[in-house]
Amino acid sequence: MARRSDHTREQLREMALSQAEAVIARDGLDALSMRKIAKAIGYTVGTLYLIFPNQDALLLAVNLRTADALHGHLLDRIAAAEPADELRAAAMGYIDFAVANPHRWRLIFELRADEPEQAAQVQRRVDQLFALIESLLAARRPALDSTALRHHATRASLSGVSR
Amino acid sequence: MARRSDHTREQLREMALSQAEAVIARDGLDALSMRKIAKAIGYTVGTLYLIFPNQDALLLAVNLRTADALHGHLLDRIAAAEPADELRAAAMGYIDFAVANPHRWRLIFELRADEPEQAAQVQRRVDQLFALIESLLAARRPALDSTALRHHATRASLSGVSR
DNA sequence: GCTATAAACTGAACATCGTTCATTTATGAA
DNA sequence: TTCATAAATGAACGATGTTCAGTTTATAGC
Repeated sequence: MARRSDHTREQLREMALSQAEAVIARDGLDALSMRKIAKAIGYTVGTLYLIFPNQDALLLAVNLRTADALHGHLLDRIAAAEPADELRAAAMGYIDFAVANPHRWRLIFELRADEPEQAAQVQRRVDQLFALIESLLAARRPALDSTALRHHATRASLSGVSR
Repeated sequence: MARRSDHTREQLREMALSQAEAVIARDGLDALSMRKIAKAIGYTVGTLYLIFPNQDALLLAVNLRTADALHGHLLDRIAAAEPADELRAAAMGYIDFAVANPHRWRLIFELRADEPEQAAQVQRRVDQLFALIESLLAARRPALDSTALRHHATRASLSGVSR
């Protein structure tokens, strides 16, 4: 075994994603390039391809982080709300996250995950978000206790998310 | 004045847009390039730039045609429906147009119109679609006769369109 | 300490892209 | 026929994603 760099693979990955996010957040997706990311983290293009198979995989990773950030944001908003206002707080949190992060938000809809494994990772985030809303709905509307029904109600009211 | 080609500017424009639509419909936006369009219509890249200032302008024109096609599609569906079912027919028409033309449909959300004049052209189509739904709503719910109220109801029920 | 090995990293090369513009070609007018 | 001008070309530019032969470096075994 031989190491050369000051950074592990995982650190490199983190640095690359972090820089990519920064560029996208500031100047949008069109301003991003593999070379720019590489330079920003002090490496060369080739190195990026030791970590990500291609640019789409990197962008997908950015999207997963965005989804996780949204989830965390919603949890914070819900925790800060009165019980009666949790659903509203979640809805508002959803909207103002999108407004506060327009470029990263757009990327979610611009990028399609073709690889099955990637699609599964995306699906996991979507399910997580749905589950969050479902739990709020269940608390407010015990009548919807039938799981299937609640499932449908949630998806109907948030159908925009999956578009 | 001197002419060289077999085609007028307007014909060239029509041919270019038509080929662009075909490529996008078949293989998606990523498969499209200015050179490919040019070759498909029997001209060179340079000629395209005599007609469109840049690729975005061409894609915007494609979007306008897609919007017009959707509008026509909705009119057909509404005309074929019983009066009591017009609203439902419009909703279904909206959905199955998107399903039947996935690539062209996606392009509508992927492309943003920055130039004021382009944005205005887009806005005209959006208004046209809203007006169509509003007319159906007005027929079914005369109680919403107050223009402002109907306006809001329409936009609320179709808010996904403008996203 | 020395050397062989394998991982880490580089960066030139390739094909393709959008865009520009000097040059060439065809045509209507004189 | 000649000339002016519109129409059309296509080479050139800079930038992109991606590849991979080659170089550098840390370590394991001696």
